[in-house]
Amino acid sequence: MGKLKKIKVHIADDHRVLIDGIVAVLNNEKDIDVVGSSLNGNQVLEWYTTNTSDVLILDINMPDIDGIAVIKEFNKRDFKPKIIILSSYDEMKLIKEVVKIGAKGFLAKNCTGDQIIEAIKTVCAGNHYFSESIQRKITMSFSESEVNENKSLPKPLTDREQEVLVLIAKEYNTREISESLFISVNTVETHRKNLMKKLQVKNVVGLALYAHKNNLI
Amino acid sequence: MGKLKKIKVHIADDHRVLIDGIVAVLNNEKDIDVVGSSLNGNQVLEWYTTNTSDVLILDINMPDIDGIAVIKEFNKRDFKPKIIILSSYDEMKLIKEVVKIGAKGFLAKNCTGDQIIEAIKTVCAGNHYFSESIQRKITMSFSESEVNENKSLPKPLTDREQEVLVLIAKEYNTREISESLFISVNTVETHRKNLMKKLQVKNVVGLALYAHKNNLI
DNA sequence: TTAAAAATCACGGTTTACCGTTACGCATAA
DNA sequence: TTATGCGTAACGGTAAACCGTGATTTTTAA
Repeated sequence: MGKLKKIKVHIADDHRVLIDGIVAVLNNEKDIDVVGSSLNGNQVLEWYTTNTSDVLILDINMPDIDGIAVIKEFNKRDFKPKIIILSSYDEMKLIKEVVKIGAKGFLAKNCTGDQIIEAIKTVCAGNHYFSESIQRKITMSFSESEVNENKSLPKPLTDREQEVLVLIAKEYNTREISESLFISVNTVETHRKNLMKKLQVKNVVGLALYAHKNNLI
Repeated sequence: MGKLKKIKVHIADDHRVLIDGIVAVLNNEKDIDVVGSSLNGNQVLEWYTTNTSDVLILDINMPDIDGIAVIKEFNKRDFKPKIIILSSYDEMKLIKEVVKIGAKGFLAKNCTGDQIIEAIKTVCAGNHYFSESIQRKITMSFSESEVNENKSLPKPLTDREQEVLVLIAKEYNTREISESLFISVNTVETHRKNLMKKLQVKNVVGLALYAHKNNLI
């Protein structure tokens, strides 16, 4: 023993029991050492100001700063660990973005303990790691985006549209929105109309759900 | 050793890594034995047709049959283990219902491994177990409901109301809902009205968000 | 069996959402 | 310079949501 340096891992997830669990799983691995953990995004960033690790296992949904924002913040810094995203089912649509901004691995939360270990060793060796189910999703989403460049292309929302969208999702009606933003009712209706067209939804319900799913509220 | 019978535990959660984690945590406990696990509600019910355990750690959100429904099903059967609910933040409003239908414990997913062990031993001894944060929620909701019997008490939704709610959250309008459920438009409007009153929201946006936050869609 | 809860429906009235279309000033990129 | 995108605004019409109230039947639980 003691021949190789152990892989240092930091775990960030707002569910402590999950952290404890992963720690317990990794404790059986001689090559891996859990050197820290965080319950939210701020803790992660703070921890890395005075510490380092080889690998960061990162949850996407966290109370304050979400996983995506954490990665983006790392990208501005000198030091960035190899990042493995730990996600639940419904966040899989984020795979692309997450890979694009620099995550090295992606694990669904329904993975096994062994897969975590494998993922850690893989990314630490400089490779990418994606669980099977994820890999399927990726190839699917790629083929989709090639076939369907125009339809499913999400025209980006303008700043103003986002503001209106958020207020709609806060159960504001048109008049209330117009008063909040100091614009006319007609303008708000135009924005709402354009939002529905861009996001391809039938009514405010669709808008609200979009806002919620995309963490705009 | 070997003086006492070990406590047999079954764990049900759709995130396998969480199961693996809890198993790893519990493996350090000599008095506790994890005898089975399930990734969804159906697996739980099936497992218990041919097996038993002292304690069942049960997630609320599962793909097919949710935790609530699992408990209700147990209530119709001969055998029921002591049930500890494992929930995330936003499901805490379900505490009351869950306790009423017979859960013995309630753990937030941000609890520690030690708390899980404590919870298992407590409910196994015939007592109830609630983590601190949960206990606060309970006392809060009780005091609220005493002061304010009509306003903040979350009256449970009826089956029909849930059906309507789901369709609203799928961007159906009233006519479409009435045709889907083979009832009159007036009835749908009544249900929607009652939903808004019960959930204390201003419009369909609030309903849709409630549905989404509670994984009804 | 009896009371309570749930599901059904009606109706008139008010407000809001939704739709299509047009248009103007402004900034910025081709 | 011209085209494009954005934010703003208007208008007339239709559809749908929202509100209050009351009432009947069916189902469920005490």
